[in-house]
Amino acid sequence: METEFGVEGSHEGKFVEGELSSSPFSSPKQITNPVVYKLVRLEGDGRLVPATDDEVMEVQGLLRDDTGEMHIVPDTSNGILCFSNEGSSTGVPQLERLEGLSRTENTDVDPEKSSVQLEESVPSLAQSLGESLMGHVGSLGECSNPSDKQIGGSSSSIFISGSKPDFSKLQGRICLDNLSIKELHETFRATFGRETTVKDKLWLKRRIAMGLTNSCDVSTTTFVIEDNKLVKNESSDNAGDGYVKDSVIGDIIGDHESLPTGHSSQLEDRQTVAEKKFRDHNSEDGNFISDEHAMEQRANKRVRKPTRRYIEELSELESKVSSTKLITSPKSLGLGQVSPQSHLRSGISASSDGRIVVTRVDSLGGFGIKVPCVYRVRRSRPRKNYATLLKINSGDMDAATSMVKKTLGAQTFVPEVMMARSASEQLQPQFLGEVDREKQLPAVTGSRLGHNAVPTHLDSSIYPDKNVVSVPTLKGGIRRKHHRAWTLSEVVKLVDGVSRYGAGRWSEIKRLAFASYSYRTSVDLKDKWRNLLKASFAQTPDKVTNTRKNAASMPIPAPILLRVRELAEMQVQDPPNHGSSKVLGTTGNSVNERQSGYL
DNA sequence: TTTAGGG
DNA sequence: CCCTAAA
Repeated sequence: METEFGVEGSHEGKFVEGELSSSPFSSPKQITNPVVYKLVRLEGDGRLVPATDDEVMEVQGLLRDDTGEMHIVPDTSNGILCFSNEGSSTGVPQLERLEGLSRTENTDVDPEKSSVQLEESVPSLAQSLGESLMGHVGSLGECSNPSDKQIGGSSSSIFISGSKPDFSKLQGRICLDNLSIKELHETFRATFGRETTVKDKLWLKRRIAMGLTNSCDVSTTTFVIEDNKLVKNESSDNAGDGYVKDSVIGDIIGDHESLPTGHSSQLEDRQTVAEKKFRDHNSEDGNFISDEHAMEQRANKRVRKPTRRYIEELSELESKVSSTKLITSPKSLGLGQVSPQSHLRSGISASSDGRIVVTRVDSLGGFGIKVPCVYRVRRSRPRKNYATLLKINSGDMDAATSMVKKTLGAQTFVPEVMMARSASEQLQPQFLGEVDREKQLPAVTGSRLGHNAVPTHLDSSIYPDKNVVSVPTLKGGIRRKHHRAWTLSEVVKLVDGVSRYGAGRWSEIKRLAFASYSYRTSVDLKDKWRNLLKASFAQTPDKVTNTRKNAASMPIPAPILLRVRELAEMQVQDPPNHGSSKVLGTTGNSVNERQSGYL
């Protein structure tokens, strides 16, 4: 049985979801006092039961805090976790770790491994539940109403609900109909562990009834609850047939949004899922009045997600900034809003589908926003019309910069779950870059680099991280030039790949020999090979004539070029016989002679 | 999607 | 390196 965790924060009886869930919609607030959580597990049948000691301990372990800013003290006697973050500079607890928590121990150890484990271990049911959970808790997923999702089955979930309910309010038979608003409020608090300011009696009663019965199916008109069951006087609820017990949990956790303009106090009015679900399915009765309506209005107002592109760009910028080399590019300095300081922290966690997601918290526009980021990965080919998107941008503004600026300006960011590929693949180039950089020189013999009239910084392409430049196009558009100088080892790999798989099998070579170089496409390989060919044939005929035109751009050792030429001749003579086999004749011998002779 | 070739 | 036919 798998377990998913959710968190609902309560601070002194009030919601503090802004801090606790790291919602992108919430402005960061300082937590100065310890926050107490109660862990509860959601049973498959919808009951909430206190977490066991082991579960508490487990959650504590999962919430381990790297920064030392949070102190998590378990009270194993009754499923309580106490958080305190004294000294935290951000006020945003590291609850991001809750994303994708499962019983996998090494959530943050080996990304690939745990990815697999998660993939395997999360059953579909728990997964769909987890999606809504993590979507809210982690502020990563869609905030859409998962009303079409179902829960049930056997998956159990652990929640941290910040309730210290006065259960005495809930003893015995409860007749909600007889209660005053105030009493209803108390009962509400006892039931949900939080306060409400909603004054609509019917609303309160329904919500409480739902809470106490763990069911959405409370569309009765009288509310008498006994033994966690609704005593129905009139079962007028065929309306209940329309909806299953939907993902109450997921929404309980975090179906909230504090819009940038929102007042934090309003957050208290946020409905729990059950509430919302209920309302959604009963809106026709028109019993929900202004208060609720207003809330719904707010809830419906959503901000747009940042595009993948945005996230990638941001990540690239950040990787520049945070790289140890600290190449102080004027471009990155021009970023303004995305200053290095805005980077608060980052971490790797698992998304609902078991993939590893790198997240970090950025204070964009003054809000604590967790932005999933992918370090220099491009999952597919570059967007073709990317240039047109940046048309507006001024001449010397870096494409990424302008993108970020525009995005920020429009306040259009909502995180989007990002899947990263194997982390090793992403990181490797950087490490390899370190190794290769020693001999790194522009290796493009026939390169026409200079003719673009892009000033010096283009020539500094020796530094791979600075190679993202935009080049004005003839038509006035902006073309992105992703120049990454070929290193010697890359060239060798390429030559090797060609000799092994044959020229033309670029995808094969890319896949097999260049698996770790995510930034070299098969087309790149082909182009490079073409250049190598040109170079080799230009050079070999007479060795001395080739008094290097420019030493900087001709780093390819002669032996390699020779080998290129041989390979080229080989390919020409015995290409993988397409149709009828041709007379091979003497070619084989000559090849062997050359091979032995030159190498 | 991949290859090949032009720009 | 980009773009685009063509396969």
